[in-house]
Amino acid sequence: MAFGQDTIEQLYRELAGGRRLSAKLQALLEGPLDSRGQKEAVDVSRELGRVFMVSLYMLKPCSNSSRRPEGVTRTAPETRTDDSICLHTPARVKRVRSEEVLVRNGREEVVTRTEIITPSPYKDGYQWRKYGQKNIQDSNYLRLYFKCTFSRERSCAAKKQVQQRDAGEPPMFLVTYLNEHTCQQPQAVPGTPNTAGSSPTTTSRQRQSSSSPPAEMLDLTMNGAGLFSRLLLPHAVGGGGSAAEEEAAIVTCLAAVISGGAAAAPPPLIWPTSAPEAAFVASAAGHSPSAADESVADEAAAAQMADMDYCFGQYDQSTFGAAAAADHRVLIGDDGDVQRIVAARIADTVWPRYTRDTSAWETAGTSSMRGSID
DNA sequence: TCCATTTGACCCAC
DNA sequence: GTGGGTCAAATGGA
Repeated sequence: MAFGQDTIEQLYRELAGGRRLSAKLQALLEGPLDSRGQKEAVDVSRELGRVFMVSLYMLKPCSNSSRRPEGVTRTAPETRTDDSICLHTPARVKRVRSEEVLVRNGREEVVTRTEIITPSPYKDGYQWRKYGQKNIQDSNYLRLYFKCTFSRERSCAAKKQVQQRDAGEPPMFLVTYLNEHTCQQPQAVPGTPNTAGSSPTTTSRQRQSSSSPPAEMLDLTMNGAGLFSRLLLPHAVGGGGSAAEEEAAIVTCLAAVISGGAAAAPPPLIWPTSAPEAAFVASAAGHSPSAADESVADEAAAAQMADMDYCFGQYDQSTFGAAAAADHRVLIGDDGDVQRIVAARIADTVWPRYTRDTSAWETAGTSSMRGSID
């Protein structure tokens, strides 16, 4: 599997955001839940679902019969792999950077203009203040206008416009950045220009406590190779991880987010076959891990997956194929157990390559598959 | 009380 | 005149 740098970086952002949402949801649910808290929990859950949807779409298996979810446009050349997993990059259909001379009040102004199309228009590492919105002709959606939060106090001219393009799943937004930040905000996440922004709902308290960059503002400008090994596998071989390590890290992160556990880094090339994550993926794939594993992970994983049902609702059997379901003994009910198929494909195509202890996979239908990979 | 968001009005280029 | 962009008073949440 060959991951493009942009794809890896976006996947990391999505999953890191998902991890935070998971923690937030857990904190909400652990406390007394009034109506407001309930609403917030629902909102967080929805956003979490979107994170999964985007992440899984990026990891979606390729097949001739596969089709992208309704409304998700072809975004970038797909990288086909030996394992028939394609990397989709829904975050940036295009990225156009240009300089324009605008005449305003009789004066010519040179502005840099960068356009990207993304399902996550608000998370770009900078802080913005919304100052207007407008109905735009020939568009069904409002255009939102943002200024840098520090536009006045630091004379920062950076602006941002966000306009939804379609109602797909996930919906895609055209984000236009105007002018460069001159306010010395923490570095944005990669792939976004120097004008990118955080959620428009950033509060003053958040700003006051933002002297150190949040997690998503880690310096990700290193090249793709080794990115995950440095972020998620700090103990892995230094000097740039292998593609295998990156895959392992991605699966770890994804599984940890799904299972709600910490994104613990596995020892290089030796998968923790008794870890809750492994148990969860194996069980979700229809395999039969040890009883101990199941007892740890199944209930919580099933509950979380149930919560995420709507997220995968637009995937149907034809997306992942009846063959996959049969191969992995996954039952596809009328209500769509597609999430199990997603997990199965991840588990079957990537996960087994990192386990030398095959005991957890000694179930019907997996040994032959493992043999085909080895 | 402070601050971000909302929203109608205004400005200006085309 | 029209449409896109911006301003600023009103509003509401913390």
